[in-house]
Amino acid sequence: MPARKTDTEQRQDQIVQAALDLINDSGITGLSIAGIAQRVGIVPSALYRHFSSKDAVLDAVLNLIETRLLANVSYAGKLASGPLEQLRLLFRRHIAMLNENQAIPHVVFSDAVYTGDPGRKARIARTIATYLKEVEAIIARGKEDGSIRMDVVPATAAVMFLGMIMPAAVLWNISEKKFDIAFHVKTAWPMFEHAVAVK
Amino acid sequence: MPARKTDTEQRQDQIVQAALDLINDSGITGLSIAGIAQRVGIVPSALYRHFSSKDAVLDAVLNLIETRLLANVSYAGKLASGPLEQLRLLFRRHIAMLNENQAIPHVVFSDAVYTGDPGRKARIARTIATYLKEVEAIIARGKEDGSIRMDVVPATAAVMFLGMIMPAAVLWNISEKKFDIAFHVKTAWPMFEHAVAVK
DNA sequence: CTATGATGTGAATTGTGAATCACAATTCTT
DNA sequence: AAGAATTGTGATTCACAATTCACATCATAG
Repeated sequence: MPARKTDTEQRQDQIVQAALDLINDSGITGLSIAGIAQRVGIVPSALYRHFSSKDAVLDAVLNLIETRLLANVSYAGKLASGPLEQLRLLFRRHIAMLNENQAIPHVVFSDAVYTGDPGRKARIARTIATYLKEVEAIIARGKEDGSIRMDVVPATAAVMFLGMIMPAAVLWNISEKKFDIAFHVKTAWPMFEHAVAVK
Repeated sequence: MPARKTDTEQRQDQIVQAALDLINDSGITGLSIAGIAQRVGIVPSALYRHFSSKDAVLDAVLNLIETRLLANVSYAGKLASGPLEQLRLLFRRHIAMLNENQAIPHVVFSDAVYTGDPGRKARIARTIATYLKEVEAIIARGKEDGSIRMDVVPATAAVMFLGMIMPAAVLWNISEKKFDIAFHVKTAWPMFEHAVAVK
C-alpha cells in the first residue's frame, strides 16, 4: 500500500532521524537511500521529493547533530551553579544523549563523512572547534572563580573532557552495549575533577 | 609498462601498507582495490594474485594494526622504570606513531570496518579490550607500588588514558594537521598524572 | 465536489567498484 | 635455453546503489 502523504517538512525530519538511526546501526557505510526510505516507510525514489541528494541528507544530519551538541552546552549552562558543576552536567548529558543517539559521535568522529564535499570536513572541524571553545570558556571561568587550578591549560582540559566521552561511546558501541556506561560516568568524573579541580 | 614482478610476500606487505596509507588519506570509504593497486603500481586485477578479496586485505590491515599496538605496550614496558613512567612512555609512543600512521586509530575507531564480516567487529572489540587490559594492569601495579592512588579505578583510568590519545588523533586529522599535537603531549600528561598519581 | 499541486510509486538509467578470466610477460629451475 | 610456475594485464561480468522519469494517487483550497 502507498505511504500516507506527509508534509515535506515533517518528512524531512523523519528522513534525517531515520538516517541518524541507520548510521547508528550500520555506520556511515551502511547509510543508503534505500535503507533510509525503508525506515521512513516510503519508496527510495520518494525521498527525492524532500531531498535533492544523499549528500543533502547527510548535510541535514550534520545540522541536527550540530544543533543538539550546542543545545547540550546551553542546557548545562542554565542549570549549573558553577563551572565544575556545569562540566559535570554536560558530561552526564552527553552520555545520556549517547544512550538515545550513539550515532552522533560516530558521525562526527568518523572519517567517512569527509568523502564527497571537501568543505564538509572543514565544517565538522569548525563545529568541533566551536564546541571545544565552549568547554574551554567554562574551564577558564573555573580558573577565575578559583574552583579550577591555575596551572590547568583550558584547551588541553577541554580535549581531555572530550576524552571522557569519545572512547566511552566507541567502547559502548563496539562491545555490543556490554561496556558499563553508568559505571563509567560514576568513576570517570571524580578522576577528571582530580585532574583539574583545586585541592 | 607492466609492473616489475615481485614475490607475493613482499607484495602483500606493500598492499597492506598501501591500504593503510589510503585509509590514512581517504578514510575507510576511500579504500578501493583500484586505489590500493595504483599506489602499489600494479593493475587492480593483479591484486587478486596476492589477496583473495578486499575483505582479506582489510583483515591483514587489522593484523598489522594489532601487532603495532601490542608492540608499543611491550616497548614501553621494557624501557620504563615504574608504572607511571611506563604509561607516559606509552602515551608518547602512541602519539609518535600517530605521526607516522594516523590511519590506525581511524581504522580501529571507525564504524565502517564492521560492515561485511560480523566477526570483525568482535575481533576489534577483543583487540581493544586486550589493549585496555594491559593498561589496567600497569595501573594496578602502580597502586601496588604506591605511585597511584588507591581510589583510582583501573578500568576507568585506562579509558581516560585512551581519552588522551583518541580525541587528539581525531582533532589532528580533522584540523588538517593544525592541532598542536606536541603541545598536547606536553600538557595532557601532567593533567593525567594529577588525576591518578599519589600526592 | 473538483481541480490542482504536492507526494508516492515502479521501472529504467547510470555509475561505480569488486571480482573473474583468458592470455601475456616475467622469473626461476634445471 | 626450454619449460614450468608465478605474476601482470585488459576486457568483462556482476551486483548494487543513486538518481531520473512518467505516471498514479492523495490532500486540500476554492
